[in-house]
Amino acid sequence: MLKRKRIECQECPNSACFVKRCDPEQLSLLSGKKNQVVLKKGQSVFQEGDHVFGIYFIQTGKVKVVSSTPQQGVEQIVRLAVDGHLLGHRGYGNETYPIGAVALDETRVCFLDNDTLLETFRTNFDFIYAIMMFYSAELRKSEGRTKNFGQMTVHGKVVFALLYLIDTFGLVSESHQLDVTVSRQEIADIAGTNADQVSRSISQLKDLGLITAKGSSIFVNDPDGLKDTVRKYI
Amino acid sequence: MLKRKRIECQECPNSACFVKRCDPEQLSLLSGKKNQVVLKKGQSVFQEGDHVFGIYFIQTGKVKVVSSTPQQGVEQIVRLAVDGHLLGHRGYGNETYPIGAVALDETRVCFLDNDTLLETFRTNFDFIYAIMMFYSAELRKSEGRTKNFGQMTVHGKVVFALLYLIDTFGLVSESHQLDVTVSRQEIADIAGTNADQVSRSISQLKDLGLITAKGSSIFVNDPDGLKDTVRKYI
DNA sequence: GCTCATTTCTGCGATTTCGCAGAGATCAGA
DNA sequence: TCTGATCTCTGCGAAATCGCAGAAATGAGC
Repeated sequence: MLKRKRIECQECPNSACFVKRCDPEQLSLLSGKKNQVVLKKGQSVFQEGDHVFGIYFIQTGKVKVVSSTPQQGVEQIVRLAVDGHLLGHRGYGNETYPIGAVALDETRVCFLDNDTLLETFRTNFDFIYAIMMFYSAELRKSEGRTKNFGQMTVHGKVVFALLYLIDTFGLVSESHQLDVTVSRQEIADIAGTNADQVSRSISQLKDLGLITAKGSSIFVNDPDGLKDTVRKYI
Repeated sequence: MLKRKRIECQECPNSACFVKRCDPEQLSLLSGKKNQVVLKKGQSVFQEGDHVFGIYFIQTGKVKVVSSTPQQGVEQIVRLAVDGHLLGHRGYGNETYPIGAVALDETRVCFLDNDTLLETFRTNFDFIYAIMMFYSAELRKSEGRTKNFGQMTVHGKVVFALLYLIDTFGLVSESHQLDVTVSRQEIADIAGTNADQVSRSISQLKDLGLITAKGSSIFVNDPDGLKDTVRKYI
């Protein structure tokens, strides 16, 4: 049951949203100008090649940023995003998205167009400062992933992909279940390998008692054990 | 012969530097507050673990951003940077660099401390806006590399690493020589493989007539041919 | 509970990549 | 020009990874 009723910025429960850095009068102004969309699992926020008109702010939800390739069916997940994150880097001029964004779970995004954004940047220092810091931090994280995926065996990459999922989406506190449903193929799309190798690695981790898996649900018994494992492969 | 004489912002020939977005009086103020260092090939701008006190702006030169790993001798190049680029993402609070930056050629960098930066951000919209855009563009590029290095064979990665070098540092117009000296090991550190595999790939490209190599110098006869090659492996 | 479609798991042969080692090439300094 | 150090190239056996295919498990709909 989707709560499709529009949520205005003034009542939005997501305190991490960058728009909250604006002063109250600006906030209600922006709320009036924004578009809001609720997406079901599997739906696209935008697709590779779409024209860029502004930025999406994730109010609640889980999103994968993907890059498809000329080979049909081959996809690479380049980033995972969650409440408070931005989608669609601002571009110069008349540009199209080099990547796509797909909901991994029910997701609500708010959209601000380029003109509104630029005006808000000009008048709200805390807003542009927070967004600059976000990009800076994401760049650092992306470079960290480059490092980890660069010099690692396939098994190491799979474990690192699991840690990235855990770090982004977290675990359900009681059951320790990974709080997102991803297929083996999607884990492979993060790690840069194929679903078979992911299965093999997961079986190995199960044998070690680090995780438990029932179908596509993953339960993490020992996150620190996973980190120790990945260190051996870095 | 190094020209070690300090170059003030007012006389700096690098028009791409973000500091140039500030108004003239601010420019001379910043010039007085900046530190300037000239580095020889192989010297570090900063190292992994150093404390972050501000940002480095590359006035002229060539830099590799590297991430070392617990395994001794294993290094991953996560970014290449050139005149006008930033080094050392701003961090929150008392932080250390998760990466290091090493000159690939004689390089002159200017340093601005965090307090000066924050003050300049507050008062010069064009400055903070340009830097936000830089981070956004770099994030997009980093994600593009994640895509390309994720789902590719080793040979594809090596060709892509060469294209990244060509794209960043360019070719000397007459000779078509790659305008930077990098070892096979450094190409391997970009591609996430080892120097042997790079040698094998380069030999293959030589046989195809796409490049010529004399020692560590690389001459690119057919950049489009390289792009066609990499497309087969994406 | 039963059936069917989808996903996951795993064994095996083919292929790719690695790691070593020796030969060859290159470069700087005497 | 010679010498020694360093870097590059390449052949080969070992190891890792891939790709396929069939079995097993899972989940949705009836």
